[in-house]
Amino acid sequence: MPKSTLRAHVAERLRTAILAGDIAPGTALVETALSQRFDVSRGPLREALRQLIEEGLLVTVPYTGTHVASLSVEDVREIYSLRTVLETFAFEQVWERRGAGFRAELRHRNDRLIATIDAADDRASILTELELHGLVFEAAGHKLLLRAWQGLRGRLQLYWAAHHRAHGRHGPRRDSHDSYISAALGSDLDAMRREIAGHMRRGAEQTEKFVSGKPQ
Amino acid sequence: MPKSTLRAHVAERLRTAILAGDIAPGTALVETALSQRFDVSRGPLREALRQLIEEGLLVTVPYTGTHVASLSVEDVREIYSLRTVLETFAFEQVWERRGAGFRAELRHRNDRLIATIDAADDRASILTELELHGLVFEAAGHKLLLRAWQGLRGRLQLYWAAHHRAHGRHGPRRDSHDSYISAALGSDLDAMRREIAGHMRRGAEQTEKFVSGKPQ
DNA sequence: CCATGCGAGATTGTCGACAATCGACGATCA
DNA sequence: TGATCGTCGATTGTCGACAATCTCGCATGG
Repeated sequence: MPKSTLRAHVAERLRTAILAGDIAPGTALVETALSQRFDVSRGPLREALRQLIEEGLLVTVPYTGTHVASLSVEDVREIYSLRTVLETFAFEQVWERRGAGFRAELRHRNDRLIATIDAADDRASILTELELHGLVFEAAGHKLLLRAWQGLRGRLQLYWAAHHRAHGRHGPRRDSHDSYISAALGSDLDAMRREIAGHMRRGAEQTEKFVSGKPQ
Repeated sequence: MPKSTLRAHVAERLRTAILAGDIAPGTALVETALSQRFDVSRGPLREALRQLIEEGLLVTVPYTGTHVASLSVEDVREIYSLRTVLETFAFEQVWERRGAGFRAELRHRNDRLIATIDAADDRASILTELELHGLVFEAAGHKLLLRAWQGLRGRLQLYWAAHHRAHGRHGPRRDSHDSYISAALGSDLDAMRREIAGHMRRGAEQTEKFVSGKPQ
């Protein structure tokens, strides 16, 4: 049951394979092999590769080859620092427009995150945590900002997935987003800014430690 | 004299054609026609199209067609608001690391901007102004941030080029960046933040006015 | 007269084959 | 012995042809 277009279908399957760890970071990808694996021609496959390159999951050098992106502490610092800036901006944009729908959806997504944590489904908890943080970007009504978030999201997912595979990720904890939620539901925008900064700093520290612990 | 790869060469030529106004915003693009125009096959052409889509210059809908992006006031607001956030962050990142090289390069790029303005070369003044604002992103040593800037840069250039074609753009003025430069060379980071906010607000107002004046 | 279904043409999506380029191995020479 | 150059295999880049899909105009019926 293919999707609307082959390149989208292939991109999704390849993305899933990378994030699941079926293809480790740093691995070289050969177009002919992939086209056989996914049973498509090299045309759509190449377009799918370009998309994943844009998402930051792959890196390529012309006439030479394509690799799955490698993990580095610089990347972690960049991802989290940019996340801090963008998510803060997103909350500033949405702050005065937070309605009952936004608050309900925020609680709902946090409940889903907690549910996946309780179920010890680390794989799903990555998705639900990304969904939770994604809400404010969707609610901001800012297409460019949402696009920027999606560009970060893939990279973030790559690191979290690797972290999870390495040693069960031992997190996030059940109450990890309680202060985030209450700040987002509250009326003190500056407290929200501080909450985001702290939340990101803790996340960056954890992820950094993991990456530097495994020297490639 | 082709570049390293055909798709890059085609992408550059097509980008230039769009920004020069040879192809107006909203125009439908036909792959076969373009492939003949640039004397390449549809394969590399399609990859070039994907790249310009990523840059925001084109929009596409599967099985239907590709258009040059249309101008809208929402886009202008989004571009400038995100610019404000990103450029502020860039200055925060680079602030303590500003050295003699940075200051000299800043002055140099402003001189080049003034030179193109004095020469009444509106086309080149767009490039030099983008170069000037791009410096802080290059100096920040933050690959993701630089990437985000490049994503904005193309869209910005699209609007400025259209503005320029519509009525000579009548700007920027010779002294338009004097306060920007002096703030960037000074020691008051908060003043720099205010300068950026004001600079962007003025730019957004001007561009918005132009876009809303021309309903598509 | 308007809505609806259908058919022709055009356009995008996909495929398999050929050409250009790169990296590595081994031969040759100082 | 070490370095340098040429050759070979593998891989990416490119091309032209075929299939799937959409749009638009027209006929048809209510």
